[in-house]
Amino acid sequence: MFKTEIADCTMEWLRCLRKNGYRLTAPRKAVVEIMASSQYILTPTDIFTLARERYPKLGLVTVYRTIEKLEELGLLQRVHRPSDCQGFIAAYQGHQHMLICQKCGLVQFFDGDHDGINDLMKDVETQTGYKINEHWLQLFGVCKKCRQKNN
Amino acid sequence: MFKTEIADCTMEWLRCLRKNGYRLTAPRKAVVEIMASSQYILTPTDIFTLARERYPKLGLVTVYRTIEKLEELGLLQRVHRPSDCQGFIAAYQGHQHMLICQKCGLVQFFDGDHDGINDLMKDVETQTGYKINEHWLQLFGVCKKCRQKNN
DNA sequence: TTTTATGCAAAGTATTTGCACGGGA
DNA sequence: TCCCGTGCAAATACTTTGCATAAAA
Repeated sequence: MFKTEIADCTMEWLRCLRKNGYRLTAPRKAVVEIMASSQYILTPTDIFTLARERYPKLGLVTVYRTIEKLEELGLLQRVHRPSDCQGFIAAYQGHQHMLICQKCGLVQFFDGDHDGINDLMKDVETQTGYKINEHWLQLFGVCKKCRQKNN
Repeated sequence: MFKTEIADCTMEWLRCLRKNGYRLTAPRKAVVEIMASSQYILTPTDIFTLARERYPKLGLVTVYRTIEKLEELGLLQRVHRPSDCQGFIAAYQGHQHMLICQKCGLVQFFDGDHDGINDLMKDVETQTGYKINEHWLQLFGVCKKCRQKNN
């Protein structure tokens, strides 16, 4: 049920970009290197700052444009949180949901094809007459490490 | 499990504002009248346009400021959707979740204290070591009316 | 060599803030 | 009357677009 391995998919992402007709440029590589290995939700500005350490000439606009492409290819997904919705994180295969640490921002994925959810959706369909096409489930909490650290 | 009644909470909201030390002004009333009875997700601009029909001198800034207060008082909640997160809708008592029609935007509420969800959260807590504090569950689909109308 | 990608600057959106005036209580 | 609330204008953020240059293939 859980994806705990921290795979660095940089090579895979670069291959995917090339396969889809995109050129492999230094700025793109810098952004991909950051995002393909991060377990944290990053905003375009965060990405810009981090990727600049690898490629100082990088412009913020290129970050936006690269995010757009990676999202199109299903490699990156936008994350919605109560306070902001500009965060991005690597998208995992299949139907995945997130558990987000409210202290450190660490993200853990779990899949949503749990019987409970399916039962709930069936109930809701029957009772409302809606045809349900999509569901969003996101959990917020405090991770193991943060719980041990303080209070 | 479902809240199907379409209660117009205008009076209740106005009472709540006054109880919390806010003045009952014409612009605020116009915004409250729109939001307290809407079953649809509205953006600040939508609210502005609609409330202007009732109070033409209304400024967009006042809409933002009123939304802020209503949100603070727990009367209004922000709704996140794949494409945008600037929508608002009346917040219902207790732990509520939304089922949103992808065609017409009609929103139906249901409560999330379903056994399935609780079981899932317990599983996730055990397996990850996280302490879960909050969950977001939102369903997207097509409502009865829209399904009957076209295709 | 050809064509895509980049970075800068400028233009759009969305939202917030400063401030003098107006209207609720 | 007193003070909060309002609308305007300006400021701030965030994101997208136009365009000449740079670099991938």
